[in-house]
Parts: sequence; structure tokens; C-alpha cells
Amino acid sequence: MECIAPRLPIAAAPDSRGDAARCSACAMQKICIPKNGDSSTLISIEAIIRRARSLRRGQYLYGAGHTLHYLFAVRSGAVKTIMRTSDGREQIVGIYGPGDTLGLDGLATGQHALDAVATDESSICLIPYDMFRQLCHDVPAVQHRLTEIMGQQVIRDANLKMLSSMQPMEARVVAFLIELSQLNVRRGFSPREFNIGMTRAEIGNYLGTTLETVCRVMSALSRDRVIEVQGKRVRVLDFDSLRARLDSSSTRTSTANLTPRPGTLDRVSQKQPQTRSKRQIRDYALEQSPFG
Amino acid sequence: MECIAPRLPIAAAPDSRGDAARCSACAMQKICIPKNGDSSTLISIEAIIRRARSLRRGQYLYGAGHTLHYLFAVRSGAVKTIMRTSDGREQIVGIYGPGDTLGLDGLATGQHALDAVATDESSICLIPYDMFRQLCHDVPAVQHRLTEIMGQQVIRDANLKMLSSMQPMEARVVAFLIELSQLNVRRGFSPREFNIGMTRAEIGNYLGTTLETVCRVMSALSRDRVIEVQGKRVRVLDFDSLRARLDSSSTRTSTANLTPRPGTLDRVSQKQPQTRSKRQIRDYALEQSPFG
DNA sequence: CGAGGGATTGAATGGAGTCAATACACGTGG
DNA sequence: CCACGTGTATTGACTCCATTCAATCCCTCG
Repeated sequence: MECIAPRLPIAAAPDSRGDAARCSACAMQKICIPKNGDSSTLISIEAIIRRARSLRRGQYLYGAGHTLHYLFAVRSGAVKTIMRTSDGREQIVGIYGPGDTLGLDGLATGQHALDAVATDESSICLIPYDMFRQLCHDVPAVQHRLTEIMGQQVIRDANLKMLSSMQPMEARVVAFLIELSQLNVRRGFSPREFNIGMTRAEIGNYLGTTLETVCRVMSALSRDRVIEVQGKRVRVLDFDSLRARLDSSSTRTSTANLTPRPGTLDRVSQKQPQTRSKRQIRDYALEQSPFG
Repeated sequence: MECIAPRLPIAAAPDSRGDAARCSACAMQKICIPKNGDSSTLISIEAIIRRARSLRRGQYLYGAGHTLHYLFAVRSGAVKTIMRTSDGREQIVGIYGPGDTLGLDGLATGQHALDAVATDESSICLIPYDMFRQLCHDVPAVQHRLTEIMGQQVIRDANLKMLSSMQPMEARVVAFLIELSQLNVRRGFSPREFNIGMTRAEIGNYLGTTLETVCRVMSALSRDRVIEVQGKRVRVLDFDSLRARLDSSSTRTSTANLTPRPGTLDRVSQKQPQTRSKRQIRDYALEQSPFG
């Protein structure tokens, strides 16, 4: 099996001359490196990170069951993480672009739980995990950054769950496009133009629908002059219209309020004088106010 | 707003006499505490954990925007984490039962990104985050455990994504039931009988469908003598039938192979002699074999 | 230039959402 | 103790949106 990077212990990679990364010159630096660390922090990180390797579309970064040897940072391109059903079909469970960190699925057991595959030509930095762990121990700022990254992953996953639960399929695709746009911004690029680093089939899989539906929605958006599409290249023409299509035709799957809303009393609930409303206000278990 | 636990700095809670937890006596110990730590580790953890507080159904543990003051460990009951759409509808993004850890959504920014609400009467341990962080720094085993927990969360989220992408709605509900059963085992209880700590509406929301559909599927399973249902109490009668309903009627959303399958060559791919197949075998970027 | 993978569009079927009525369980107050 | 009310669960009937199946187009690469 082919590889772009060395197995541990390090074997010389074909295109490898001096294996250290040049983080100080990397555009993704702001995302990868702890902000609050001093210059020595950056240096110590640079010392262990292996410079970027390039992947072709379809190449595996790691597979479920592999020992966790590296964490990965995407420099450019796009990578998906996938899970397989018993009967072999795949489900995409995460997508990663420039500045994102991969491999966290291996932290629990030391073995990766997912497959990671490039969906596009990509460039990836390797972070040997044992060295990184040592660094975490020595440099609190690095440990803190790792914690941050894991915390971000959790939030990301929550957002994904939200996204792929949206009611009409149109809303899902729209939410997906908005998400991509926002990610693009976070990476310092334009919110109005970007490319989806994957096929329609992959988008469909990711969003829990079919490639045809994705196509139809994007065609419709294109016809209505909300976006322009050419293959994987997307340009947003009208953000307001785009956002408008999120709520419109909101079905009722998430019925009324499963849970009482934020702050103050409900009009209805006036009929209970001092025995604090049992359900009409948020019932906090801790003595702190929101945003406290 | 009412609370079961003190705001920092600690205020006396009504039912609080001596605030330390008794982890050494807790059934969830094996799940909460680092395995590889010595007895002093357990003691130092016990020293900072506040003993369990009880929550009524609907009570908030924390809300999006709150400062991260505690991590939480579920002792008994059930808690959901939710996100809200711009127009106020809620989406359940996670469910947590005995032995699970909550609050990780606050690690990235120091503010919680989600709401956490009890879906059932629950008992929750509080772990003051600043002290815990200090402990992480002092005791590597604790840091390691935190990393493990975060890693598990990532895997959990991936599983959830998988689960709620299943094709026929029946499969989703079935997968959900199996999941619950497995969790129950992990907690040392029976795989055959358990209670779903939430309403049909919440299940529907969680699975991305409606409460009616959930009802119908469970009725059907019940009619076919695969499970027995009484309200939130479920008893599995026939695990094989249950699992059988996962793949059956597998639609094709995740079309053929988006990505080439595991190991060996495809029959088709024989027609490329030595120029290593470009797509018919897994194309590993790293020089390690699966499960290496 | 031909082959193959990806994207697009059409037409038909069916599954799941929607609306609505009813049953059930629980806690409250008369 | 029972009537009542609210929240939850169950079941039915109808409609429609998304999946399916299928045909065509486009682009890239050998």
C-alpha cells in the first residue's frame, strides 16, 4: 500500500528532504498554533511537526483499527472521515478542510475508530502523537490548544447534527452551503466563492439524502439566481435569499417546545402566583444566570 | 432561577452537608475515574468533585453562553444537550445517561455552546473545572482520562451521525434501541430491559423524524413480538429479529462505493499488471497496514 | 476519439410527514 | 374518592416530497 508519510520509526519519504515543517511560514498558523504561546512554543511545535505530504483523491490517511501514530492538520484540500455499516456501505461523518485537525477519533483507545480519506487533492501535516503528547505535558499552552481543538470538534459535531436534521431537504443543502461559506471565512478566504471539495454523491451521503436531490436543489438555487454553480465551484449571489430558505416551510418535526424557552414568564403562566412556575420558565439547576 | 448546585464561589445548597463526593462508593466509578491511577488519584478526584445533586425533568444543567464552571457526570437519570434554531425550535444533539460526562461543549471557548436539560429525574455530580484543570496538570492519569473522555465523545458523535442517517425510519428507531441496549450493558445493567429516559417527541427529534413515526415503528415491533413496550419501559424479546431490521430494505442513499473497500484487489482490477491499481485497493497515504 | 465517472433532468412510486381524533396516565383539587 | 385537566401515546387517513429508476449530457483522461 502506498503512503506519503513514514511509518514510525521514520523512513525516508521519496520527496522528503529535511522533514521539519515550516509553520512560521504557513497560512494556517493562526488556526494550528496556540495563540497565547510565546515564540518558543511555535519553535517547539515546528520541531516535531512533519512537513506536509500531498494526497490524491481517494487516498487513505488512516483506517479504522490503525494505531494512532499521528494527528493530522489539513493544509489544503479536503478530507472526509467515514464509518461503514455491517454490509459495507459508507457513511461520511465528518469533513475537514484547511486548518482543521484530524485523528481525534483515535484518542480514546489509541486506535482510530474511523477511516479518513482525501476527497480532493490535499496537503496534510503530520504530528507524531507521542512527541506531541510529551509537548502537551511540557508546554501548558499546547495542552490547552489541544483541549480547545477537541472542544471545537464537539461543537462542530453538534452543528452537523443540527444541519442534517433540517426539515426540507432544500434547507439541508442550503445550511450546508452556508456552513462551507463560513468555514471559508474562518480560513481567511471569501465567503462568496468557494469550492466544495467533494462529489454530489458525497454531499448527499453527508447530508443524509441522495445525489439527485442535491443536484435538484442546487439547480433550483441556481435557476433562482441565488447561487452560481459550475461543478464544484460555487458562488453565492444572494445571501439573504439563501438564509431565507432555511426557515421557510419549517416543518414541525421538532414539535412545539419540547423544552421551555429562555427567559421570562409566559402570559399563560400568570395564573400561578408565587409557587414558581413549574415549566414556563427555564428551570436552572445551578444558581447562575445565562451568560453569567 | 432555581439551582441544585452552588454558583462559584460555593454557596450552601439546601440539601448539602459536607460537599465532597463519595466516588469510592459510586457504581459509576469504573467509568468516571482513570483506571491506571493509583489510590491517591481517586482520593484527589474525590476531593474536588461535589456530590451529586438531583434534577427534575426539564431542569437545565447549563445553557448556551454560560461560562464553563463545571464538568458534569451523570450518576443516574438522563440528560439531553440541545441546540436552537434561529426561530426557536430545538434540536437534540446528544443524550447522556449514567456514567456519561457532560459539559465538553464549553472547553473550546470557556462558554458552553449548548443547553443541557434533564429529560428525566436525574442525579448529577459536579466537577469544578478550574480545580479539575489543575488536577489534570498535576496528575497525568487524570489528564489522560480527560483526553479519553473527549475522544469517546468524538466517536459517540460519529455513531450518532451514522445512526441518524439510516435509511428507512424503522432502521433508525431500531438502531436507537440497540444503542440504548448497548449503553445499558456498558453501565452494568441488562441489555434486554431498559427505559428510554425521554418522550416519543424527544426520540423523534433526536432521530430526525416525528413522534408519530416513532410510535408506529415501536407499535409494529411490538406487534411482531420483537420487543415489548410499556411507555418508556422497553424489553427486547428477539435481538436477532431486531438486528435483522437494520439492513433490510437498505436504500441506496450511500450509493455504491464512494470509496474503494478494504484489502485486496478487485477481480476487475486485474487488467492493470504492475502499475499499482489506482482505485481498486485502499490507497494508504502512510506506510502502515490496517490494524498496524 | 472513445471510455468512464460525474452531473443533470425527467417521470413514477411509495414512505414519511401532516392533520386530527382518541386513549391513556398522572397529579391536582374539589 | 372521583372528576378533571394536562401532557403523552396511539392510531387512522390523506397528501406530498424525496427516493428510485432511467436517460442524457458533460468533462477529463487515456
